[in-house]
Amino acid sequence: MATIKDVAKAAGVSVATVSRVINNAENVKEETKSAVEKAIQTLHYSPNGLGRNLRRLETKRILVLLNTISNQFFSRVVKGIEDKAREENYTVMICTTRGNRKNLNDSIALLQSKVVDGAIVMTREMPEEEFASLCRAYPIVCACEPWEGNAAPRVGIDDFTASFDAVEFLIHHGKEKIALFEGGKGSYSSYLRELGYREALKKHGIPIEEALLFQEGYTYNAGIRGIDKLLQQRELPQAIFAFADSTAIGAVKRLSEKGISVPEDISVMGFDNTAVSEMCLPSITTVAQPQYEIGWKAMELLSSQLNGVPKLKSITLPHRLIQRDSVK
Amino acid sequence: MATIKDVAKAAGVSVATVSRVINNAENVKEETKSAVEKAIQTLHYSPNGLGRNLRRLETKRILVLLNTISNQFFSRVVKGIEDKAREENYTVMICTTRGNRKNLNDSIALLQSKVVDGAIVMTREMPEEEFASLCRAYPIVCACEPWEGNAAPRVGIDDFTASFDAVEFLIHHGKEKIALFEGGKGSYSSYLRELGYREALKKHGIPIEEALLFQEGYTYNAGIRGIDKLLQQRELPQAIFAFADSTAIGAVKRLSEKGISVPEDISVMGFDNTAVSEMCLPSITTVAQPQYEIGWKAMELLSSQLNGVPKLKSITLPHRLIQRDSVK
DNA sequence: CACCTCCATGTAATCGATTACATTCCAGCG
DNA sequence: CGCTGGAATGTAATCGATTACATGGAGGTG
Repeated sequence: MATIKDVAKAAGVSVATVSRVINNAENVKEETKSAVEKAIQTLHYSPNGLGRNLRRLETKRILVLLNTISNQFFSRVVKGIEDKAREENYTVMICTTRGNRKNLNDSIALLQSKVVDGAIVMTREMPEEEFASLCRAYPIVCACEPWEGNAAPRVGIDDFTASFDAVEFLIHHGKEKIALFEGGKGSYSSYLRELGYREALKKHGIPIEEALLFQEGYTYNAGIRGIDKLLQQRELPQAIFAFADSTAIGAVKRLSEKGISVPEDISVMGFDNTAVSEMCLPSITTVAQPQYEIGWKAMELLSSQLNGVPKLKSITLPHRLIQRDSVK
Repeated sequence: MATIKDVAKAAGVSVATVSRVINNAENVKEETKSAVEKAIQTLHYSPNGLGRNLRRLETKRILVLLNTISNQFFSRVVKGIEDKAREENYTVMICTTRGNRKNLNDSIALLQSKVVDGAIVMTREMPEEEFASLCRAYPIVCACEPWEGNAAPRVGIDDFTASFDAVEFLIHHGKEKIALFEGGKGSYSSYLRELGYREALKKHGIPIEEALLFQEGYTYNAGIRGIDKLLQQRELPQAIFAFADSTAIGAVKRLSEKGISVPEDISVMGFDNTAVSEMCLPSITTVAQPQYEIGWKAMELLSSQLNGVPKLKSITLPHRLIQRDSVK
């Protein structure tokens, strides 16, 4: 592999000049410049990024931390991040934790070892306090998933209000007995949405039945399991509000297997407005999050943090109800 | 940020000793070792990866190159890659091209600038010849998507035979007029599958109608578009064979909107056996690929290539037909 | 006691770039 | 002709680690 020295020798100049040509600095004679370029060509030289990064103490690379990439929702957020990152000349490196603490540590090591300049975190697999100290040490922005404190700026929707609005929508459609398929105990977004649910019921004087709250997670299978548990109760609710579209779809699927049809026998509401919510039959009424914008804004925040802008505020973006066929 | 020098100073030893402790070399007195460890603790020191990588001329990082992460199929392949990579102490860096040549170049730059040790490529957005020369210069393994030559080892299924088997399956179910929703002109896998289709029809003496071949791509919307085009013809085929599950699902959706029901009026067959193929209604009969294993094997190949094993052979893994409800 | 061995540790070169500072060269001017 | 200034280029320090080689000291042996 050719290095800058080889190029310098081949072109009969010093390494400094080669470097100047590579980074197209001014003050290089046209003649020498082309001589260097020719040497680069013939040697198939490409600057070593490690040397450059070390010298500059910066990599122009950022980390996106996800639980899994198999989630349609995140894929769109990532697209927003990538587009903005490209604009700012950053390379995006996606790493997944798979809910595994060890994997998470490996990813955090990328920050500590300066292999990336900063990170956008969309998962939540460590204690609050530990995360806070990480945020003090490195440029970090959260997207979607909120945290109790505000150690890092966060970009996302107002989960409480989004849920409140959705539940009120169901109530306006005559539903009073509404089951909740939540995201699991670990998720703060899920917790906030539950609060929104409680508030909406309270406002309309509807008593809360704790037996209707299920903590199965944000997955398709969570919907299956939720229905199986629900069917053990003596009476079916009028509606199910699932905190993820895929959970809603799992529920619809299981219900149909049991001969219960949506929305005739029961209404189902999803969350996220992922592509599948439109693809399936019936299509899912859902709460849309501006995924692409969340990603874009998160990257924008991270980028200005990396450029030395001090303390940044979190950004709340608007949610939106999308009416489709699964609620009647 | 503390460096190795700071730690050395704080512990009253040389940088060499600190390095030895970090990399837990033998021949360090227990006493000095703990002194160094204490200094590391108090200074919150973490070794700079750039310095280390530069010195070692290796990063223990590999690149996974995808078109988009929003594809369920790849997500499972990536899981296989990640698990094997972890076993071999590599970090996986996912980058997406979004079908964009500039993005692809940015990713290739990661190889050239030695920011990653090697790459697993699952997309195909450059001319054959260019790719071949890239493979000569860097450790690269292909997964899933095949290339004409064999510049790099490839792990995947036998697309020709898989398609042949699927078509024969349809023929055995009495279908003769079978439309093909293909992956697009750029895709070699799609090309091979078309050949398999032609061969199967030929074997059973069924004439090929070129008007039944549609090149719309591997997406959901491709299924929608395909049906719209198909409905302009005067007669509906007996079956549709889509080269991706999402395309099959798009087709089913559009058909149902037009009042045509699957599988009663027309059968639909998918490809990949992604999670959605089981989730939707009706569930999709499909050709399963061993996605996780493909990823695992690809990483295994790359890893041994990185460890100096010279020329490696491609690996073909078995496909499998999964019967569900969309074919009758 | 002189010498050898081996363990623990230190010194300094090295990886491949960038860049502050030094140097060279030439044109322009009085 | 000699001086000045600025453009073009070179020299060498630097980024933060690893590691070959050097060194010093303790312990063993004849």
